[in-house]
Amino acid sequence: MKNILLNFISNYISLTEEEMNAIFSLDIFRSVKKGTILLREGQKSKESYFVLKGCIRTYFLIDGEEKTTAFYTEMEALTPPCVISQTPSEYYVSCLEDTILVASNADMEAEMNSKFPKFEIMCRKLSEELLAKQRIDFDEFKTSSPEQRYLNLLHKRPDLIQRVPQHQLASYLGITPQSLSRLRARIMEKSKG
Amino acid sequence: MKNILLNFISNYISLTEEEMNAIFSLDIFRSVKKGTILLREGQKSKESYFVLKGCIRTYFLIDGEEKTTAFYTEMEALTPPCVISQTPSEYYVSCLEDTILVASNADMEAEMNSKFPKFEIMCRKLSEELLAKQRIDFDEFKTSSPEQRYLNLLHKRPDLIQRVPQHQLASYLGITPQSLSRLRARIMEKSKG
DNA sequence: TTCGTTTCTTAACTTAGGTGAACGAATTAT
DNA sequence: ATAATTCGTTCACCTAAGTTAAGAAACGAA
Repeated sequence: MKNILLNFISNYISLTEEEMNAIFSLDIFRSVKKGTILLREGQKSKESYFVLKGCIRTYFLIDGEEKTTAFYTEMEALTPPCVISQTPSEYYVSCLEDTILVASNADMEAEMNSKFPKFEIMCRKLSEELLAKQRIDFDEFKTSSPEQRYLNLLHKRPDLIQRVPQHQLASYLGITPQSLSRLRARIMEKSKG
Repeated sequence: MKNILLNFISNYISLTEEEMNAIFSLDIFRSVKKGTILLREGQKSKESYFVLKGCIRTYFLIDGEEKTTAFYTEMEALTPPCVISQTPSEYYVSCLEDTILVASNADMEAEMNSKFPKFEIMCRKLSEELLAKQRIDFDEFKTSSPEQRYLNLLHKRPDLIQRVPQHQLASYLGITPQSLSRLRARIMEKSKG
């Protein structure tokens, strides 16, 4: 697990022995069981997550309905907006599978950043990259129909379609479970001819 | 104009005289006429923009149709994804109005960041903040209908509805101009009773 | 000013997504 | 193992968005 993290970090900066040790002395690895809720609506939090193995999901609870907006799998990072704005969370974060993750605290990050300026650089690069990626996802979402979105997902993240329940995928695609079911049947029909 | 920029920066870091001078010696202010295209599909670029006055817009050209995905107005910053990925741009950036902006080059930024570590901090904070904001916008988009999106926009950015042509607003809302027109009529009808 | 283009609206029709309900299949809890 | 829930699919019906087309209004360029 440590290697996965180091490997990820090496995409942004190169670490000395001392820096590696500083990271591992922080006790940031955590194992969480499927179904664990990491963050609830209304809670305040300073934690960011990086998924080493497994899958976590974010969702809103609107009129008793879960509206899933994102999934984070291996090598993906999530800093909930409430951590940045320092206001109570608008949504839930929960584990879809048994998950191993890195949980880092904002205060701890600040300390690391001031001690090792390299970390600041990594954080900047990472958030710039995530911002650009998310922009692309958003643009694709806006410019395509539910069916196109599903086909796009099938192409880009086939694993998600396997590991995530349909009704959660549906709201991730901005539609109802019934529509997703229908849409899938429609696609099947087409591909048969 | 210089004051607007300094005021914005002061939200993230505090500057010394020397640092201010360093910024202004870079010759980053630019005036652009309405209709000017700052970036074309297929072009490579290293420029980020910060709008001081006016409005710029990003759009894709798909089957001869412009699909507008974002607007940037006073005090908003745009770093096109292609600047991060260093690949040819997938979209266009153009000026909706006569606009005054700060154009900064990635190489120049890197130099400033290494000379003044404070800048690195500002860049990190800014992109973390933008990432969180964009996440919220994306989530709202996913969990609401076109009509709700329009009402939400009316509430959050009433200025946009005044200054942006309807057909561009429509694709920004993920619908056709006809649907937006109809939807507006529907809302009017309701509010009259 | 005038001509041409772009923009906005309206309408009729088509299509796809939302809703409510029902039912078996799969999962989970006891 | 069994009961209870959750999940996925299907259906019928409703509503809203897409499409095509046409005309009016606003805007820009010559």
